Amino acid sequence: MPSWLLTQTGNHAHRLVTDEFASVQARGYHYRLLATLEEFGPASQAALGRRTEIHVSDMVATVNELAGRGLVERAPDPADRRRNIITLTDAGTRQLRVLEERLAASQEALLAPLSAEERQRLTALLSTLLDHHDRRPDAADSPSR
Amino acid sequence: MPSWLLTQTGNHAHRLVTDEFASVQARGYHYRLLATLEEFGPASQAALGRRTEIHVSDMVATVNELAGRGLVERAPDPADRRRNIITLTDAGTRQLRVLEERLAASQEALLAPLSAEERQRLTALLSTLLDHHDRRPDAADSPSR
DNA sequence: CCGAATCGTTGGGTCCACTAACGATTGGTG
DNA sequence: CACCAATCGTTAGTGGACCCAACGATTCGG
Repeated sequence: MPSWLLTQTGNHAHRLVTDEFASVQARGYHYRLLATLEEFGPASQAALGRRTEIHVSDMVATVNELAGRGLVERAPDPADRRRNIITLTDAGTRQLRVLEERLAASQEALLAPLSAEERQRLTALLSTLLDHHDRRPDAADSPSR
Repeated sequence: MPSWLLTQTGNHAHRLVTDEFASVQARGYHYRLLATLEEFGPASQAALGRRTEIHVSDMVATVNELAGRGLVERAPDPADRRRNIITLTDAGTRQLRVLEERLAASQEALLAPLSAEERQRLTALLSTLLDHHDRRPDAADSPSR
């Protein structure tokens, strides 16, 4: 029963990652947000929500937490006063490096029993699945715009 | 980043399964418990907790829910009055059949983009991972007993 | 100009995993 | 036998990740 296997291994993966992150008082959302900020640069919360797939209402809390620790800065956008522009600080960048280390560590722990080749195959298969399910939400012919 | 892929696909899998189960007012724990009862027969809650890896405190709620709907029976063990013996009822067996159907359906949805061969490979890889991580909790040389 | 859309925010709710504490019962050891 | 340790079931509460509905403020398009 593959979906059982998937949810279970997904669970293990999740636990490993979560534990590693917890050891530096972080959680998944923090990493996702910091990483996205570094990759794409400052952006509004809504834009970040779309890119990270973090729900906009959770984004509020996440930004609160990170801003409270000085890892990001939240500033109103002068060009559009509805928006807050979130910027990665230097401390945020340093924290991101730490989280990346942790992530790599849990990766290693997770995939320990697999050869390099097997890891690649697994990654490829999972990518296929993800691609498929990420595309699905869009219907083909919506007359929007 | 494989652990990202795993948690994400695990997520999709989880959502698909959860939604299917929800359509018959069930959730993962219900299926796990019912399936385990059918496979191993009646058992105490603690024993079921060990087999299903459902935390003993969640087991209480799960059994409450299932017993409330007549899908299992909870009876005190005459041989050990600390224990409750949980038994699968006929209605429980029927419900299990329904859940199995739902599970198969979400399975199909999940693995749609994969060929039969690929599915097998994925299953094999995930099994390897699960095996490894299920074994780990035990140390090798504990001098107990 | 006015209605529609977007943005941030608040406050909820679900599922799954887990922790801490407790009374009741049982078993083993001194 | 008495007593302590372990087990069983239960209650109550935590936390992460995901998601929904509604609101005021602002901006945009016709």
